[in-house]
Amino acid sequence: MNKEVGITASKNDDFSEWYTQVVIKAELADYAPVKGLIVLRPDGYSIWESIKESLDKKLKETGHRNGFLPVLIPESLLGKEKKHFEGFNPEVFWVTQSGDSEIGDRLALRPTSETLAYSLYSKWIKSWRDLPLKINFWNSALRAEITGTKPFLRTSEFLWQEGHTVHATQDEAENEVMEILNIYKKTIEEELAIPVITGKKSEKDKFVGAVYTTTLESLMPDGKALQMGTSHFLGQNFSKPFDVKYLDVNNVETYAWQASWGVSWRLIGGMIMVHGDSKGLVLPPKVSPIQVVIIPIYYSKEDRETMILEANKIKDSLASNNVRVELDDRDNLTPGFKFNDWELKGIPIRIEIGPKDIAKNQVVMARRYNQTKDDISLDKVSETINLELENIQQQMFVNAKKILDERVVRVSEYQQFKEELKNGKMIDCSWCGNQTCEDKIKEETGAGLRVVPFDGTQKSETCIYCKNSGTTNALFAKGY
RNA sequence: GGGAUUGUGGUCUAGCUUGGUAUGAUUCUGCGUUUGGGUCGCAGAGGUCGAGUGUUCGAAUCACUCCAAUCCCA
Repeated sequence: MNKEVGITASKNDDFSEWYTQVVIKAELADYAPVKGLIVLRPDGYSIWESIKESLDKKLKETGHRNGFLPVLIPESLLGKEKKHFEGFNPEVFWVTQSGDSEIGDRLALRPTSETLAYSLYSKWIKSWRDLPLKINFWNSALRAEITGTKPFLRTSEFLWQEGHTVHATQDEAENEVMEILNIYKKTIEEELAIPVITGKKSEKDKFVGAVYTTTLESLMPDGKALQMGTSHFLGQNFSKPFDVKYLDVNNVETYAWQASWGVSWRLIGGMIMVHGDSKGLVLPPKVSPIQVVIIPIYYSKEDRETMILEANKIKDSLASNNVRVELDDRDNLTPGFKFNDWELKGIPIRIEIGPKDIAKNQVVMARRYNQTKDDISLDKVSETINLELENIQQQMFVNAKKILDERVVRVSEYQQFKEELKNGKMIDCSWCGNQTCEDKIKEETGAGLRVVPFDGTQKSETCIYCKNSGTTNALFAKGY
């Protein structure tokens, strides 16, 4: 066996290296010639398309429509909300020239589109009848990442969607924030099979310019938390500087209430880390570009013809049941090579069909996620596979959820906090709500406050750090 | 932001100290062989050594600058 071909890093011992190898060798992405930028290859893009399709459907069902915004934003506009600008400024790419001439008001490559969208919204919204306005944008955003770049997790340009909605009342805007958070949760858990914890970000980590930020946090196998998406309540923080106002039913000019929200291709990074193993990628069936691969096995020309014929029958029957199926009829490769090849790429189900199987009117079905094999009857391939794809999808989530539950531990002593953190745990503890404690903990342990969970048990304990009475539950972990 | 390491056919790699236009494997193409866990043989294709500048008769090799990647720590 040629060891150079597959994944050579151990997921347990060398997680970071393992991750990079999986992304590159499974052909999801490759590096671009510019620092921090990656290129999506068809298998990687296909996963993004699946996420997009599922999310887009849910957004449209809840009354959102898609639009498109340009990539350049003039500095004068980007700087209109001060805090927002200061937050993003350090990582903004600027266009300062067109050809040889200098541009007076330099142009930012959008780090996010609030400012641009809202300056337009102020033109579009006149009356309470124009509300709510719920527009989503599928695009990319650019934020200069100088150090520690990693495919899908930290790149200077990333694919995402950003939704920007405008509402007549605070209640309505806050409902929007939660509705979106739930849509995200459903998508991430049901499509990507990644369990998440929802809640609020602390003041320190909220979106710059927002009133508050809600988040979906997941925990990676190396003990670091990954923010999978955010949904922000903007209050009137943007509607005032951008003049997003309307005449209400009583003919009173009123500032609108706003929400914004987004998920990025970072979801793909999380999926790789949560499900992948020593052989490479493991894909949940719902987002896998190919769900079933058929590998014919034969010893002679005659066998080959028979197997290809039978394999094609299976392929057609699966395809007519909307299964994404491929027949690997490459003649120059042995079955063993193909097994490894498709396992690296994470294809959920492999079907092996050879003379022995035909004789017994069966095929062999191998599952990627738990490395098990079963014989299945040739007469029932289609229904068996359909059930199995469902089952794998669910089981992958159940397994990941179990791991997450085991790795979130409740502690009441700071010493315990530090020990469990070293064990790769996410820490659930009481917190007084003071940023001083949050900062001190970060400084001393490296763990940040990831989320104040919505369903946190309100235990009347004292703050893990200052020992004053704890007002809330918080989850701490190191982060990406 | 700090540190360490690295860049040679598509991929992995030898050569670099002691300058003289590049080693091996794999991949790829063709033919044959083989095929239930990374077959084997023969023939062929493929690089100017990350980019640039300098030193030199001559640079993958020496010097400087830049670009990019990996890992670790804030």
